[in-house]
Formats: sequence, structure tokens, C-alpha cells
Amino acid sequence: MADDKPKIDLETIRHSTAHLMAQAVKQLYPDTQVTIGPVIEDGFYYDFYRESPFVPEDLEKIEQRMKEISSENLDITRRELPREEALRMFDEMGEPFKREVISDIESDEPISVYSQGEFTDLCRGPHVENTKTLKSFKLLNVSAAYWRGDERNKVLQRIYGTAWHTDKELRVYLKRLEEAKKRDHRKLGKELDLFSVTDEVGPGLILWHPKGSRIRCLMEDFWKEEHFKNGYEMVHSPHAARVDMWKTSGHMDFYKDNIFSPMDIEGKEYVMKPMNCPFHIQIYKSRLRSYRDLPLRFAELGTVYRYERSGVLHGLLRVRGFTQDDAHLFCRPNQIEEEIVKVLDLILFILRSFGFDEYRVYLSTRPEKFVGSEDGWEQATNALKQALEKSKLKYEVDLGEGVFYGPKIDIKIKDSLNRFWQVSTVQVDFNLPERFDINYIEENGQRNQPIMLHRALMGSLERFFGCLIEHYAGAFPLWLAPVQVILLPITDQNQRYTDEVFKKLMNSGFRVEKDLRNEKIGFKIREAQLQKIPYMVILGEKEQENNSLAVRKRRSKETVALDIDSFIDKLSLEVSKKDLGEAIQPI
RNA sequence: GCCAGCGUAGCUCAGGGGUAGAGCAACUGAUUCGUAAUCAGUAGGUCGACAGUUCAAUUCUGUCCGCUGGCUCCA
Repeated sequence: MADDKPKIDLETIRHSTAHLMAQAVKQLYPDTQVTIGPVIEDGFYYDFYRESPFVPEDLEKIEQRMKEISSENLDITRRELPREEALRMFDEMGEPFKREVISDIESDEPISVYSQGEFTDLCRGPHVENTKTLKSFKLLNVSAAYWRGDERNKVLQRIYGTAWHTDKELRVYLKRLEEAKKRDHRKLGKELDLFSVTDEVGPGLILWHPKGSRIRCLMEDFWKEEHFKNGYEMVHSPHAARVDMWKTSGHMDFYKDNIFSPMDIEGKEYVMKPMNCPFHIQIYKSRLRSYRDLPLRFAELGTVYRYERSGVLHGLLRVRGFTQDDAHLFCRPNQIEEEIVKVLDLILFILRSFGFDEYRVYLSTRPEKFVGSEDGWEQATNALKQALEKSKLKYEVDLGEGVFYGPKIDIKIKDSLNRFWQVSTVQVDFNLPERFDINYIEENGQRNQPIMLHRALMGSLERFFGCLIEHYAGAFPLWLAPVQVILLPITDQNQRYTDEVFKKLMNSGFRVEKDLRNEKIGFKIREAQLQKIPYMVILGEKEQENNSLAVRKRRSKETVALDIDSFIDKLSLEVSKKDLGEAIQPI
């Protein structure tokens, strides 16, 4: 596109809009102190310190004032100051947070401030030249944030906003937010009758309704099939165990905050399991293992319970009881890399089968608190790195973000609002083999400690399902759809024929329903459409006479005339290919 | 857990110190209809829970529970 004047960087616009907001806030509420206001994806925020928090009505006032300042056409000017002078200036302005920020700036870096009208803010820049450039913005919400992200620090008021080059872009963005809300898995979960959470059961504990369970069964079946194909054994373990086991594993030390309070059974303490690993270790230990047995791969759809603080719960994506598609691999040290590569392959295969092509990969390295030797960590981290490179995966390193027992690879996928959620993980564990003293007999007859890997592909079925719902906007591909075909007779004259077709489809193994209600065809179609059923089959006099079907696809207004056998062939093919069809629609 | 907002029928939402409202869904009846809503009637509520103020509270105040957004934390 030919454009005479070069466009100003969106980031600059957003950053300047954050300043504009700070200026408006200071004008309206002079007792407010400013802190920092960075650019984020699609917008910006600014954190303020203030005795009384902002309420939503304040946002309107602030936004109004921003518009006024914008039309004052204030020039935005940059100045560099000696450190001392900058400190003095912000002291005089009564901005202690800025003082802290300045003291964090490297001594050889210049201290720059930007001014517009009476307002001056510490900032690296760059900024737009004049406030008149800032027109297309909207303040979105307020929330609390801790200064420097530490909950021991002061609580700040964070205001989020978005800013764009033009009003049109802004409108498009706001529209996109609205569309994203429509595919929120919590909303769709209710509309499509997939799952629920009730007060009586308790927060973060999921009830899977028949339709959701149907999908879960299909996910599980697929998962099991692939695991058997890939040399895994299935195991099952109980939901609770004596607290002693968790002491041995170290969970009572390192993970206590996340474990449901113990219950007393005949004077012995038990807890709900927060993880499956110690159980799999028990199975490993149930007999003597030879190097010939390795690698051993124990997999389980294991339901775990973790205490999560009430404020973090979120539909299916963050819950207190969930089923991990867990597995633990026991192998010899020289098998680690190969096993990790295989796990990564399996992860990618599964994610792609569900249509997730966009994901982020992280390698988390040794944290401050860790068990095992530095050498061991180094080796394991290298094994993970090499496996990532062999799998040609682009990844980011999360320094020091590993768990205490070993380094890990995490894979995150995003929900409809572009928030990323961790699903897949591969973790090396130095801790449990040691604590439970597991071993195997080497070729030379010596006992050796196996390396243990934890891994999950979908992570938790709940979270994965939540992401799936949003990924497909509730329109599941045929192989996963809880109802694949709905039969819609025009009048009750067509009921006999409908029953006939129903039986044939049912006997061919399809999930089919019929809508025999005394309603007009338009009404039935509307409902089937809202339920996002992949195929609607309209059955009237014409079809009955020709012994055919009028097939209408979700997301299409056209019908195709098919005979029942070719329809069945078509469905079978689509299911066996796990065809994603039109299931994935960008927002 | 923290800050803010919210909680009224199965769902979506209106209302407001003086015995509770709509649409959709449900139920009953009529209608037998060709591609996104046929018509009529009936029933449905401890206004999240508990306490306080008041002659009177679903409405005001407080506490608690739950939900939403974000922070912190994580699959």
C-alpha cells in the first residue's frame, strides 16, 4: 500500500497514550502517584498508587480528559538530565516510585524525561511529537497490581487501555474482543451443555455433562490408542494415599501449600493426590527391574487435586481437580535424549491432530532451590536442549524457572483472548528415584539408578478441553462432535423415513439425533445451527420419494442431495481422517 | 489470597425501602409447515447466605459464599 508519510510505530502510539492517561489521571486526581506504564500486546497499562482505588466510572472521566488533552495539541518534548537533578525533580514532584525506577537505571545510561504541557514523566521514549496524534484509544479495565509484582509490596491501581492508528482499527479491535467473548469456553460450555461447576460441589471442581463427556471419551480413546502404539503401558492409581508416601517423595516439604488438607482414617493421615508420580514409582518398585526392561513407560489418565487460591480459578483452564494425561518414563542415562525426542514427537502429533499449530515452547533451567548435582542438571538440560533442536522446535529459555527436581520443557497454547496456557510438559526428575531408592540391574550386574521423566501431552483434560472449545468456537470437527448428524423431518409424515435413516446411521456407528418436534423446519435448523451440529439432514416428501437425503453442512446454507450410503461413506472418511474441516475459524 | 465489579425464574437481563418483571426455554393446546425463531394459554422466584438499620429490606449497611477482570501463583 502506498503511504506518503511513514506510519508511526504502534508501540510508540501506545506508549504515548499511556503517558496521556497518566497526565489525565494526575490532572483529575492530583494525590495519585505515578509508577510505570508499559506497552503490552494490543495496548498498554499504567500503574498508579492511590489511597482510594479507581472505579469503572473514573475510567470514563479519565478517557474524557485524555481526549481534551489530545485536542490541546501539546508538543511532547524530550530532555536528558543528570541523575541527581532527575532525582531531585521527582522528589519535588512527590513521585517516590520514579525515584526507585531511576536508581535502577544503569549509571552510564542517560536519564531522559518527556514533557507535555504541565506533565513530565521519566521515560526512555520514544514518543509521538504531539498529543494530537493520539486519538484512537479506549480504556478497558482497572485492576490491582503489586509494585514490582511482589505481593509484599504496595498495591497499585492498574488501568488497561488500547490504542491504534485510526478509529477504524480501534473499532475492529473492540469487535474482535467481542467475538472472542462469544467463544469463551465457559459461555459455550453452558450453551452447548458440555460441563458445569456448581456452588454445592465447590469451586474448581468440574462436572462433565453427557456431551462434554462424549468428547472426553473420544479424546481419551485417541490418547490411549496412540500410547499403546508408542510403547506405553497403562496403569491406574488411587485418588488418595497415606501422607507418609508424600513425605518420602518430598511433596509434604516442597508442595504442601497445594495439597488438600489431610484426612484422618483410623488414626492414619491421608491426602488427595496432587500428582501421580509416586504411585508409578510404587509400581516400578513392585519387582526387580533389569536394564532389559528399560525404558519403561507407565501412562495414566490420573485425576489429581490441588489447592489453588480462589482468585486464580478460571473455568476449565485453572481448576482444583483435574485429570492429567500423565506418564512416567524410567530409562538408562544414555536413553534420555531419544526418549525426550519421542515424547516431543508424540506431543506435536497430538497437538496437530487437534488443530493446534500455534504454540510456544519453553526450556526451564535450574532454579535457586534444587536437588541433585549441578553436573546432573547440566547433563539433563543439555539432553532437553538437544532433543528440542533435533525436533527443530523454536524455543525460549526460562532461566531458573525449572521445578526443584529437574529441568523441563513446557509447551503452551492460547485461548480465544490470546492468553497462553501450559499444556504439554517434559520434565527430568533427579529427586524421586533417589528418595524412593529405585534401581535396576545393569549389564554388569551392578545396581544403577534409572533416570525418570515426567511428561504430559494435553496436560490436563480439563484445560485442554477448555482450549479446544475456544479453538473450535464450539464447532467441533466431525470426529469429536458429541452429535454428528441431526435428522430434521419436515412434517410427521416423514417420521417413518426418519427412523429408517436414523437406524442406518446409528448402526454405522454415528452419533445421530432426530428432531421430531412439531416445529417448522426453519426453527429446527436454527437450533441445530446454534448447537453447531456438523451435519443437518432434512427429510421431506421429496427425499422420502427418492430415498435420498438433503444434507446441509454447518456454516453453509446449501444443501446437497445424497443417498444414504454415499453419505455414510463421506462421514466415515471424514471421521477416520480426523478431518478438521471448517472447525477452526479465525476470530 | 489481593484490588475492583457483579449475584433477581432453567438461560439472558430489567427493576427498585411498601407482597417481584420481560424475552427465550419448560408444560398444555392448536397448527403438519421445505432451509436460522408458528400462535395461544399455563406454571415457574426465601431477589446468593446470614446479621444489622427500619413500622417495613430483594432494595440501605456489614460479614460470609460464589462468579468476572487483573495481580501473585500454576497443568
